[in-house]
Amino acid sequence: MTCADVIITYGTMLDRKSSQLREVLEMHKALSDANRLRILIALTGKELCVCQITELLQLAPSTVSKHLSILRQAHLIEMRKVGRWIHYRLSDQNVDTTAAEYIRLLGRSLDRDPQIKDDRKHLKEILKMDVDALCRRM
Amino acid sequence: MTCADVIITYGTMLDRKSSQLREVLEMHKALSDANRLRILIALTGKELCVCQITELLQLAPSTVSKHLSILRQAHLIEMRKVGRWIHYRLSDQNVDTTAAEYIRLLGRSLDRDPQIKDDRKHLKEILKMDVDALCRRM
DNA sequence: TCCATATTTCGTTACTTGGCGAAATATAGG
DNA sequence: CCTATATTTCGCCAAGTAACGAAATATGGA
Repeated sequence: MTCADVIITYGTMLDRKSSQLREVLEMHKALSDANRLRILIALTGKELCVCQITELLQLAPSTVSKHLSILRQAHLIEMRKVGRWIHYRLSDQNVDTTAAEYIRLLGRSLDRDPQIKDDRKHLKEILKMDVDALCRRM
Repeated sequence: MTCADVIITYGTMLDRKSSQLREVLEMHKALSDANRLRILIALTGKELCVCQITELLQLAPSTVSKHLSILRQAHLIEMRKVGRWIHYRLSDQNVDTTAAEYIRLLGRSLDRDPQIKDDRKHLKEILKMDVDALCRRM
């Protein structure tokens, strides 16, 4: 029961996208893929550009792009242009912390999952690398 | 923001089935189908037997059975034999209220969804009917 | 014991989804 | 205004999923 004390306001998360079964399902579906969860957990507390995420997941850029668009459609992440790159981050990281908080909780509770552990390590390396060089390799 | 004040402990829900990405995904997938959400919402605060659920959803018994087994596998519902019927209910309705609480919240936030509204009305009628007669028609 | 019946399992079919590579799009910077 | 390049869109294939009906599997009660 390591997280039993963690209490989050899931209400707002539901409110924003609720009153329509379709939208709730869209959110749940977005959370139902391993690679999309990996993306969300990687985005906890930081922004990443598409090529950094692509390097982390080791998938084709087109596949990563599709996943990002599904997460965007579900209002779980937001995008922002920075120079020649597009940065993604958890939705409303500052203002409305619900979705971001849920993901953070998820990440913590998956701390011992081998895949997630690997990702954390890999991500540290990626953040040390030059973004320019990283993108050029795609 | 009708539900903004509703705060739920999602942490325990994660704890019980966490530390494995696979199990978290299983839970999210179980929550990603409209008919399964309809079942969960119908079960809020009460037990129902399979034939009552089948009547509510208007699907083949075999299909309903499959949905129930997916929800069971995700630890979202529990079953219990009552006479010649099998009753289903939200997991840990009394003890650990997390999953049940999330579903309750979900139901409230979907209150105005036409499908969910219809279901509530239909369920009221079903509960008035004789279970024996209802099952015999399947 | 055996029958009636409530529920599940199995096999099939139609549809959805995740993956890739190729082509298209957009745009920062020379 | 080009060109290089970051990202997305498109078309395809393989794998997964929801639906059904038919058959199998309990099991309560006569």
